[in-house]
Amino acid sequence: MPVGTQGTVKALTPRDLLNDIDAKIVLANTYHLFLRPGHERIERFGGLHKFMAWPRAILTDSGGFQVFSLDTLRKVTDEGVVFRSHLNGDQHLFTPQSTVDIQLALGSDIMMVLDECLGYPASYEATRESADRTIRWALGAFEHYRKREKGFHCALFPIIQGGMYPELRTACAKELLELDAPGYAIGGLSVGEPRELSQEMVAVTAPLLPKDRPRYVMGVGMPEELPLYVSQGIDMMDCVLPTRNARNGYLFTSQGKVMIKQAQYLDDTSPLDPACECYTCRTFTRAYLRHLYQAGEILFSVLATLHNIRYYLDTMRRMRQAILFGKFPEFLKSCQSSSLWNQSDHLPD
RNA sequence: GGACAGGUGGGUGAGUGGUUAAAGCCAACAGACUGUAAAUCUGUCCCUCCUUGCGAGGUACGAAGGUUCGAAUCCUUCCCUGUCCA
Repeated sequence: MPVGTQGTVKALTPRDLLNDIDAKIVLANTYHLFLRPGHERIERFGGLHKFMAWPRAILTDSGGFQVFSLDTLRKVTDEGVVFRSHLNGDQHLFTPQSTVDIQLALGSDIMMVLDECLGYPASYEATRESADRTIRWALGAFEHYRKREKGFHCALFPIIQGGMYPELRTACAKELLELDAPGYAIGGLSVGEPRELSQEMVAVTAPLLPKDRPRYVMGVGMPEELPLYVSQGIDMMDCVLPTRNARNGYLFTSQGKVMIKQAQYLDDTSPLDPACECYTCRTFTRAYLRHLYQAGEILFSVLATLHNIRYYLDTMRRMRQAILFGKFPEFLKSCQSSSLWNQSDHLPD
């Protein structure tokens, strides 16, 4: 899922997302849209889909990630989270119930329960306490949601927490399974821990979740990690890497990473990724992309984001095809044998 | 010909006697980024050497001399640039 926190996937129009990228769903953020422009205003406009002119699905994150990313601006209590707005300092209380209400107002298709996304490292005790709170919040959110869901066509996903402790993950999952939710998320990853740990936590948690419902790992990952997660039964992922890195000149290609500002691309007349069929790769040279980046041109962000998102979604589509044709094991094997997919740092030049 | 103003590292531009190999910005080069406070942030950016250290030498603020314990900073001469006046 491309991340569109503020009701826009940065640098892309919905038309790009639809036509060139064929994204089926994008992610938006409750905390950010609540603060600006305000969920009630969006509701008056007929919901977020209309407001941002996006006809397909929207998943809204609850603001749980902001508990982590804005940790200096918030206070967690049993009742919920008090945020001091990063925009103007106003205080706002987010509760499991209020975040459901906000997401209903936005017209979200998949809502996320408010959770506490803990940083890394965290002690066992702190993690247990935090996970318990997340469970209580999930129960509260679901109770509220079931009272209100009639008339809405939306799903609410709980989020498994438990930090880097397998037994806490397991316990949390077990509790949340009671909710019989339409889908489950694994949260609290990509918060500073080594990659192997995130992968291990997914490996521990994913098998506990119902196979007939979407399983969603929040906030991952690098392209080479996607097949790994899919192989563990993960159906959904979101990550800012393709969009943010695009704007910062880090492009993902079938030949490895391309840091477009490097001098080696000054006179490079080849396409960014010869194996990619996106508009950027079909149309422009690396030299031109580098020029746009160095010149600080807006078009760079557009073309780079277009490509990176397309690269991620193409990766997912290839896996989907492989699964449909019963060839996923072979696909996985080819990923593992390709040097590209061997963990990070040793990508070819 | 005259009067002012000025010449600083790749570019701009601070610095007007010592903690200045010389601020800041830009450019260049490298890196980071994982449910987005990010079109952001970090590092390097004169040369040589090593025991790689808030290390040791060398060279450097138009040029050449001079004053001083010490000069990018003060003095002299010359060269060059800009503006204005003839």
